[in-house]
Amino acid sequence: MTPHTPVGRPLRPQGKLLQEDARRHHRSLLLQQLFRDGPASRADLARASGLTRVTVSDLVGEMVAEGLVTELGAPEVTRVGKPPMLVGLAADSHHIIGLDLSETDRMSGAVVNLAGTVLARHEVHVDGAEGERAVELVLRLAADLLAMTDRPVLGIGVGSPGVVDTSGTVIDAPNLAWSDTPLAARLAAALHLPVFVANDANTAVLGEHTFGESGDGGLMVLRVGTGVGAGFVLGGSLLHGHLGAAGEIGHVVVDPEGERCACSRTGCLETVLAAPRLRRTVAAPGVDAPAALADVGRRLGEVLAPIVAALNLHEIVLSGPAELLDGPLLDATDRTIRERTMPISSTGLAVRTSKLGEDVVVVGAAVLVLAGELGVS
Amino acid sequence: MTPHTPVGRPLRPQGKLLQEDARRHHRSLLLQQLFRDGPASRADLARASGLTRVTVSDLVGEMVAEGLVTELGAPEVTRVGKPPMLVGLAADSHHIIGLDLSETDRMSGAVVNLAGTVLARHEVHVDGAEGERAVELVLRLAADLLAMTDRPVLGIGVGSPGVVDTSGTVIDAPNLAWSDTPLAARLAAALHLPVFVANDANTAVLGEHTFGESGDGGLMVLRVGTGVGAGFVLGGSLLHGHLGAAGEIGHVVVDPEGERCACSRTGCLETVLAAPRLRRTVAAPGVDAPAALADVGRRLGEVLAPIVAALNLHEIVLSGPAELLDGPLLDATDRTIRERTMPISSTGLAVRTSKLGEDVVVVGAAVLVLAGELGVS
DNA sequence: GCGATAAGTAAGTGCGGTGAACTAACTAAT
DNA sequence: ATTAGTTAGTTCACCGCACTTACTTATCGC
Repeated sequence: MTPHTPVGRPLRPQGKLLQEDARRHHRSLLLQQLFRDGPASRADLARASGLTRVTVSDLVGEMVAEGLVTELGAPEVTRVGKPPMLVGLAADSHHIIGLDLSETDRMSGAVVNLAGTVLARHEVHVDGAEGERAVELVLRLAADLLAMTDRPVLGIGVGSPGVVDTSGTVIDAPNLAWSDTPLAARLAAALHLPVFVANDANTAVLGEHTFGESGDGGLMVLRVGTGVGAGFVLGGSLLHGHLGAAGEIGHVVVDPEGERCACSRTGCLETVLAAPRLRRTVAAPGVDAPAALADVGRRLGEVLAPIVAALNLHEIVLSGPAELLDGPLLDATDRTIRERTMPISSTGLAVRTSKLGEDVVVVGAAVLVLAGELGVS
Repeated sequence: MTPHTPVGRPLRPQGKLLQEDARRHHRSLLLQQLFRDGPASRADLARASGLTRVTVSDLVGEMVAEGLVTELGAPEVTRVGKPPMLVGLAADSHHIIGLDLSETDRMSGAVVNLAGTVLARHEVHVDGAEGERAVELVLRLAADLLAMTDRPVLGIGVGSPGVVDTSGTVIDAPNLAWSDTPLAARLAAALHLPVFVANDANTAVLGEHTFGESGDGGLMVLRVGTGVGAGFVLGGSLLHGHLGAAGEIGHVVVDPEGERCACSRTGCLETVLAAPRLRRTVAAPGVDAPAALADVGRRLGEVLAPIVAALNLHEIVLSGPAELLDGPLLDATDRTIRERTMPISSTGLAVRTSKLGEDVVVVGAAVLVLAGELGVS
């Protein structure tokens, strides 16, 4: 067997590893299998994981006791030997609270089950709340959602605008006037649950990675809304970046002779691609809307081409108003990327719009919890 | 303690974890400590790693027996209590063979010790060798270098041009006429040693990551030679990309009205930035060389800006002919990146040239072995 | 019915860590 | 010189986890 370069695995060891960690890891391994490929017998799980049937039985027993996994009876098809007992993830044994704070006028959230299905929604109006008042609004939204489920709650995931560090502190979010606001800590202290906070584009890419039809290569999700932001899953891990600001491409300059942007720069990507701006563009009298959208798509392609080549991405998913993104814009983006990169970079690439709609962020926030608590995604 | 989003850690569990793995992991943890911060006592190692003194003593004893680590006596400074016995990595207990196949006319290699010091060099001329003959040339180079050390050899690391997959198979390297050439397997079979092969820009970024003065944030190394390529260390891991082609940015179009490129496209980055091309540019009669270099730098900045914003990089290192890269070109690149990205992306960023010179690739190839065999970098 | 085959369980083993208690070697104060 | 206190490193008993071995259970094909 030839040694091979580590993939996804960090180059350096991270910390000490207890037996307890190994057990949790193996639990995750089994859960992941059930999560992705559905019910299986203990023997199936043993074969898939490489663990022995004994160990698998032990772990499964533990998870059945917790209610996370349930026995489902034998499969219809009948073969030689003792018929297996299928076990499967009990999707509604626990619920997750997912919050989406990315919209300007409201904060929305949902109760989500372990299969990523949205079971209930709730929202609060922001009404200009800022700073501490905005934090309290989030607390109330989360508490309201908690009251809407009678199942044990695995945790709370939050997709927040702005730059968020790995401890769940919002470093900077102008719209809500947050800076160095320890949102995860505040929620955890108030609600006594595990809390995970990430940038909304980052939760979106997690949602797409887990519940979209994406493969295992590099994935980029570009969110087009009031602003423009992106999230990346590379080598099986969410990319944070040096200061947690990975994906902040809304203010990359695409046209030095373009419009003045609120950020004081000129011709930022947002000045052509933000949703309100796109709507104005296509509604302008005497404008060939498809051509205008294609023009925006071309500019987007120019920004994405270097990224595609650098990262050798597998998929780019556009998330936002489909009526604007899907069509000439997407086509022009795709075409421009291919025109501007080598076949080796672009042949393995698919560019498409998201099928998850507006739920990507809340569902992705739930994935944050799933990954953090169960090691599943 | 608040849960936090995993960094560098993959979202999903990868495979089963044996106790043996835990022990190797802990060994790496100690080696890493000694590697980075130099000699320490067993008690120091215990404090730094979180392992108990008992475990550390056990592991250190094992490594001392193997010769990897040696006792160095007590430190000069005298404090209360029993004086500690310092232990340190025995840099010359094992050697590593590093190969650099990226130059067009020759293949070069070196014997490197565990501290990354080049102890001996050797090279062979390619003389147009291709395909199988080129493979044999690599075998001979490696064998020659093996004969130059009397220490046990930890492994062989290779920086190859072209696209290399994680198993060390060269998917495509036009210059050497390799396609799907299992280089790592061939070397391993012939020399009975662990072999690691990666793209030369990828080994370069590893070299810079480990032996350059770079921090722990995202690092990009841009190699400017006959061609242009890049490598990335993100979140503590080497980035491979979907098909192993991450970093292949030499043929990103920077100027649709530019020169025709060998790749049949027009205005690729290589048509302005490749070293031979740069030399011609500055030597052209009647040309303002600094201005011309600045112009190239600006174009490079335009390609890098989206990448910087997307990845929130910490450092960009240019590796290649310093007389061309350092100065107007670098300055213009830096300036353009800052003009075209938000402060949040660019303030944490440093753009500089490499101090490791032409050895980056061989030393980086050695890092490939260090990381693979000892879990150290 | 009976052997073959597969699923799942019970008991015992070994490995790799831990904590507690120990020895060794030194400094500092009396 | 004696005593107390501190730090390094080791010995030993124990524990958690996954493994192997050996079994029971349950079905199929004959």
